[in-house]
Amino acid sequence: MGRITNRKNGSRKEVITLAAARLFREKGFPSTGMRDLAGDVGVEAASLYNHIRSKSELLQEICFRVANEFTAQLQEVEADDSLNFLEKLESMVRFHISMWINRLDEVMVTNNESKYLEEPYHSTFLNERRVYVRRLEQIIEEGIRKGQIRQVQPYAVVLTLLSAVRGIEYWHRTKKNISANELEESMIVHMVNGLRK
Amino acid sequence: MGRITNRKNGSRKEVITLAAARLFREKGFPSTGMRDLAGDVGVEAASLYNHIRSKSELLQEICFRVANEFTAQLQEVEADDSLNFLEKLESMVRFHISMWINRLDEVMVTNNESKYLEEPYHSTFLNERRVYVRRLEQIIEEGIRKGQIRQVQPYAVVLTLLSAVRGIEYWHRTKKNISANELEESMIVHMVNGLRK
DNA sequence: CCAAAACACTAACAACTGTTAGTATCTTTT
DNA sequence: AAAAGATACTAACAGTTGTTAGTGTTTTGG
Repeated sequence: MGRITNRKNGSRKEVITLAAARLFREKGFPSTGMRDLAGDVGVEAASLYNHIRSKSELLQEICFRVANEFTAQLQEVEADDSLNFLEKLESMVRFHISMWINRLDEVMVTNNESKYLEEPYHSTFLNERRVYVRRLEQIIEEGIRKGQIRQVQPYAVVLTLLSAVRGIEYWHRTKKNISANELEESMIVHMVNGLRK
Repeated sequence: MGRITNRKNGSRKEVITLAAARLFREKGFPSTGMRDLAGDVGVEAASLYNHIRSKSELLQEICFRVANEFTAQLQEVEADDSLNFLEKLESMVRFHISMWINRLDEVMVTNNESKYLEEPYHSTFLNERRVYVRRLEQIIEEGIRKGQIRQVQPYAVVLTLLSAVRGIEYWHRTKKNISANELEESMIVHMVNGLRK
């Protein structure tokens, strides 16, 4: 069999990781076999182990890469003094929407398959998520205190926002219905505008 | 080993099905073994087959039972002439919220594990879901036409509503944060009240 | 209290799992 | 063109999977 890549789409490991993300999303992590993945990449199963350490490592790579991107974006938005707190929240929601639109495989694996992470990775992941949610809550709390956001339950609102964007999964199956931009604006109007005081 | 049940919690098959729902939610369908399920129920794996036909049958049972309950409720609400269209929508959202609060195992399995249904069950399931979503859209469309609901994208709103309630999964892990009633009211205010014209 | 039905058990199956060892081939560097 | 390194291959492993066959035991109905 031929080589995995011609040096175009990044390293060999990267090609494998992205193929894994697609398969993990479609078939789920436990029922994606190394032979499935190998076939998708054009190689025998054993050959994958010249590039990766284990199947679990692939899941870790996907989940923590995505988690880090969300955290990095939050960091930036928190530090951006040109935005008030409602705008900070809106900016983060828009980021989530664009991730769900453009990086469906990785984001869905991070959401739905992270429970298959081994320890201690799973605990670490859940902890990072808790912290992330807490920081979003704090944006809302400060927005309320400063009179920029209506009196709401910050925890419930964050829960709702982070879950609502998961609907984009279904949009991907029937894209003709509505454009990506229309979808984003509709979601922002529905879930963020109503929070303005 | 002793018998599965003492005639209290319904039939033996029902006990198995509910145990399966919990395991399928926690561990995922593919990585829940029949030996896990048997152990949970207090029996050897082979004994399960005196009550069920296969592992797949359990998943079918769970998914279609839940789907039928949602459809039945929608039927009722559609036929209830004492409600205007915004109220019909709110009533359905409240039903979803209460299902996510009180029937987490079965509802999560229906949402997250239905992709493991065998054909033709999987196709049937997806079709039923499409029809269900379409009927909710129609409630919104009529509400707009009658001036009871703001001008919104019905498809995007339904997607958002049905996904937002999935956040309740995380609420279950940290119940102390907020009561079930507070959560429900917060979600309704956040996602339904804003739709009023 | 006996026959029938319901239900649990042990043992085993073929298929599939992630992974390793050992070896061959291709690519890059010297 | 030879040496080194990267990467592919085949073959095989030990463990797990859902499920069946065959048999024994408990409960139910007459």
